[in-house]
Amino acid sequence: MKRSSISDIAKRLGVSNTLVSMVLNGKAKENRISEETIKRVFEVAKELNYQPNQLARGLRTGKSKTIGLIVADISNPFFSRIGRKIEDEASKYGYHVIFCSSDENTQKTKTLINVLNERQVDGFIISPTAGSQQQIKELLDSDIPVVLIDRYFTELETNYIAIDNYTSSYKIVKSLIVQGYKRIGSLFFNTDMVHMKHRMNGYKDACKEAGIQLDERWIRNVDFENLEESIKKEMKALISPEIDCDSFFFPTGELAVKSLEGLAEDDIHIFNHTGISCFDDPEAFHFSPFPVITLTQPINEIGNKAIDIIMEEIESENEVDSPRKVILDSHILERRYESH
Amino acid sequence: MKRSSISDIAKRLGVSNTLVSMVLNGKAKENRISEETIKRVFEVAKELNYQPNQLARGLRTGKSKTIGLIVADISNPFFSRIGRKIEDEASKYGYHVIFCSSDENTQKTKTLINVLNERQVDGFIISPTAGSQQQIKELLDSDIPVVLIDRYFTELETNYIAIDNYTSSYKIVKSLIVQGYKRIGSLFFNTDMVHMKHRMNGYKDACKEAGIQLDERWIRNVDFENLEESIKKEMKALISPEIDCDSFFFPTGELAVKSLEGLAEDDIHIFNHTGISCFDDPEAFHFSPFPVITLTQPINEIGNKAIDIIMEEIESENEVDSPRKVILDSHILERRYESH
DNA sequence: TTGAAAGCGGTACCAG
DNA sequence: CTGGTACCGCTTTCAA
Repeated sequence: MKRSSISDIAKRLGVSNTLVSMVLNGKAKENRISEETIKRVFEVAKELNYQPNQLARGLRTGKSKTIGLIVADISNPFFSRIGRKIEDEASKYGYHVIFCSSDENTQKTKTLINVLNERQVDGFIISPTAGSQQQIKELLDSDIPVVLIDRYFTELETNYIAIDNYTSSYKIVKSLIVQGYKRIGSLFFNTDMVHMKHRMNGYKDACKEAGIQLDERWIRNVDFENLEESIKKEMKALISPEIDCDSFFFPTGELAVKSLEGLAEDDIHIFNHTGISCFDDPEAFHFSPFPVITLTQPINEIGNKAIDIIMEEIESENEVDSPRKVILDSHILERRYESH
Repeated sequence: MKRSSISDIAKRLGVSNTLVSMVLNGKAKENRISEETIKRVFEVAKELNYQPNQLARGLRTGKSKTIGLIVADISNPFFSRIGRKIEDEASKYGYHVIFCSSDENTQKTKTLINVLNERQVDGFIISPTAGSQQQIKELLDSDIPVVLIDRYFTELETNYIAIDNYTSSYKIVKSLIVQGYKRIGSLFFNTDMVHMKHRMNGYKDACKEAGIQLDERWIRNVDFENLEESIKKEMKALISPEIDCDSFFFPTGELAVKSLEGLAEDDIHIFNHTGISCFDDPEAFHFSPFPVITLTQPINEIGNKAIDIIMEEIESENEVDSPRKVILDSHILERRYESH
């Protein structure tokens, strides 16, 4: 069955394309088209199984009804869950989402922004990577709606949605300390993004304020490239007799999971009395035999807000007022699965 | 900075749109355009920051360079990992992916197929839902490339990629039995999809062949709606004194995780000697204190093959030969995290 | 070597 | 109540 177009319907009925277009777009009433004609248009449209061509419509109207989502990695549960929420919310507005993974790579982010632009997306939701503020700035300058999620740039006046990373991280580490841990090792991504810095500062301050003398060797950096290897190396340092940490703070769930898995691969297993804590609430710890302090983020709210803001901007003709900066709450969770 | 078009470039140079288009599409050589002109076109294109409008191009060429991916739920790790692979592979061909979640809902699937069609996607990769074979059939009839993943319809001649569900399930249950379990409870989604049936048959046959007298009460069905509640109810039946299962087989990782989490919510925790087994290899069991038998599926291969096949069909002009039916290997994994 | 013109499928504007 | 016409930005003959 070949695709039919508006003019197929028009020809069949001996009317103009204009009329058919108006009827199909619900503008029949305001143009006072006869009931009879309206009915016949719909009949023929159904009969020919008419489906509007969104490319054509988009070309004409300048709206693709598509939003571009760029995250570090869509297979990371944190992002895929946000992605799902965004998908659902966007669809309420008749929008669809193109998902892209940047792998925290600046060059890739640049390319992705470009190709999404070529596809005329009506807005961007981005979890930005270090070094990409120039790209983001160009987007802003071109007046296309942008919302950043999870991270943002302090130097850039943009919409963003995030949690209070400093406080969250402070709370997590504080909880560890309350439980009696005194030598808290940590792994950070080697990046300039402020969310990482904030998470690090929260960790440091929680230690300091508890009177814990921070040992610089407790703080290790890992690279995005060769992540697994890098993690293994640093974790082994942290548990070595010289450093001998009794607990860990991980600024992302991914780091936490990969760290413990990395050790397990080399048959190094965590002791039940080792303190583990991290951002996010990775599924991997839902049946953990050892206690883990996690931080649940308001995934649904992030997705919700992101679409709210982006839609507001897309649908408002006039220039955007001041950017919306949203900081959401996060919650500490103490996990431990007790099997018998 | 306003978007510039081909004609902006053409005007600036005092040449025709045709020429600019040809140069920009690398067809300069075959049309013997002068080096000088080529150079200037590129210069001006860069200067004006030209970005081709893919909607316009798509409208003209009939190719949107987009593929539609429909899965049950993109936030399910099994699907998000496949999605990521598909994204990566597609991008090698200059294609992008619109992700959609069907929630295993027939009506929603129908709608999604429609809107993706309106967006002129060049191909579909679908993990189909029960009751949607009519839709799939219509897609096939309209000669648009389709690849099914994870599941398929026996009555439909389509491309598909899946694993051998019967054998996989048989192997899993067999492993449980070898470990001495004798009363194996199970939870199945209440669906007509063959993959579920195959998984059920593998389970049944493994029991039978081991001389285990199957108790019909061991086999419970859960609904997609009210999944969590439904699971809780059935799990409680399975562990009740009357039925008293000593182990479980779950045909998906999601079911396994939700089952144990559901019980834990009501403070019912699994015994270390309870046998747990499931399809997929959910992260939730990576630090499980109790032993779990899981089944790793070849995620990357599934994504790879899906794109291979879809691209082959998209790029070949002529009618498709016979559908490609791919069955991939899966692997049993015995997990248990030993903490001290 | 290059250009003119048509057309992909819609929508918008202006007439009648 | 309805139609004509231009045009969104690009590709594709065909002609020069």
